[in-house]
Amino acid sequence: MDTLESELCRRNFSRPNALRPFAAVTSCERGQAIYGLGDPAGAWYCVLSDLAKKSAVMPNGRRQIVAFLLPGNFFGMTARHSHVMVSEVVIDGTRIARFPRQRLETITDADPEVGRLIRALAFESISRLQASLLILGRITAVEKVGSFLIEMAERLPGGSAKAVVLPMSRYDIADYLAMLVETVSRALTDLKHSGAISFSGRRQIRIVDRSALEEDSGWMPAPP
Amino acid sequence: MDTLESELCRRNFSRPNALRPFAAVTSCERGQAIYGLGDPAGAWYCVLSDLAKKSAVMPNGRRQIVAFLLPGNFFGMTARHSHVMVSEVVIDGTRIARFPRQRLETITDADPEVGRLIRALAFESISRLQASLLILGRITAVEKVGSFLIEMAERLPGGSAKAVVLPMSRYDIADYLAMLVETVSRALTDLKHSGAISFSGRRQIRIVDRSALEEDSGWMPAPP
DNA sequence: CGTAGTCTTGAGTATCCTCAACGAGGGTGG
DNA sequence: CCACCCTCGTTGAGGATACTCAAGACTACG
Repeated sequence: MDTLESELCRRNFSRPNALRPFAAVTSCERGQAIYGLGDPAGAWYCVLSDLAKKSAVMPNGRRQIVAFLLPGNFFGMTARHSHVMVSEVVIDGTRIARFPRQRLETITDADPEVGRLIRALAFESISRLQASLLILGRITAVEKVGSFLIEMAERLPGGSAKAVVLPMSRYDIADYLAMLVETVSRALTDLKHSGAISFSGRRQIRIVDRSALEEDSGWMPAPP
Repeated sequence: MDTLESELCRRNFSRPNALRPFAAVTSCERGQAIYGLGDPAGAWYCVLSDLAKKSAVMPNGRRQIVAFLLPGNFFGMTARHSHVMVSEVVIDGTRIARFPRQRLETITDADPEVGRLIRALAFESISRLQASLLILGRITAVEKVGSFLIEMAERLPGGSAKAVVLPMSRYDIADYLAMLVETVSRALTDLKHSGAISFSGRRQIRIVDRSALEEDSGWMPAPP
């Protein structure tokens, strides 16, 4: 599914007539906020490299990550006037493209092609959120972490490769899966011991036995 | 947030020039499938009355409900050619409007107003999915069920009223919240005993102490 | 009135969260 | 260059929570 989005991203940025001229590209440092709670929703964004995350902060103080944003992913689109979520950069040097909403709306009204593009981007966003829901809907810790690894293997550049380099910390994974860091860690070592994966470094994971991993994860409706 | 969508729905169906002429309205019986796994994604839909649900069936056999679809909610929009999810009607007599995708796309290209509408609908869909993610991200059973009740109180017609008539079974709630029926039931009685809610029937719930309920739910970023 | 589906409650077990400690890696500053 | 600090990551022991299995009440419907 990301392949489509990546393609769209490539298309936009390779064609002279598309969204390219409206993009303001910034290189951001780790932890930098792209937009914060209550900020006016005046622009859309696209991750060009590395990683960003969108999260909600509960009154508890607990932080729930709603989406990991990879290269080619668009975000910040909303019907509201102000943001309810927070988006921040996870990796130093992550490049973000910013599209002023007004101008984009204007263009869209004039060019049906761009309209189709925007709709496709929104639908992709929906797909990703639904996938996240299915992952969070898993019961056990191993199932959650396992399906998370599979999702990342699919989404990360070099799609479905056996080697996965996780760009985020265990803490971020925990905030995404709604569990504790300790539980994430334990689930990963469980998966290692069961022979489904192996480590080549703390964040570099090799999927040794994909079908075993899918088995452990109670895997989901097939992506065609 | 649903208010917007409802308004859009009302707008569409009250104005002669909008999507109305393309809608084929059907009255469905409980359990009837609107579309199934692998069906070609050839149309968009809108719930006009009562309730439908969109769910994924895991290889386990376990069923995960991704969204409850209330009057005014659009669904079936996807970038794919075929559906990965299943949508079915929950209540006898639920009325569903069906919009052929092709025609809608054609109209959209011609009329920017309709394009804006479609985008707004997609964004609403994104909002609802994000809200679902935040609910599933809760830790304890009482938190999940509590925030579910609040969401329903907001979304159900008669918005934010103290009396909530749940249109779905405990089983459906369990499939939505990714927990067991027994646990849902226990959480509800816990909330009753704590004085946050009271029952006027198995499915009719009165929110006695809203702030207590929000407290129990570890409530979320405020809807403006 | 009987049956099927829904809903609740109980007892026991597995799982995950809480609290705590420790090791590894990456900067910084002496 | 090494000591130090900080974040990250892992592991352990104990307790709270939700799942498993089981049974019983309530409702709706034929």
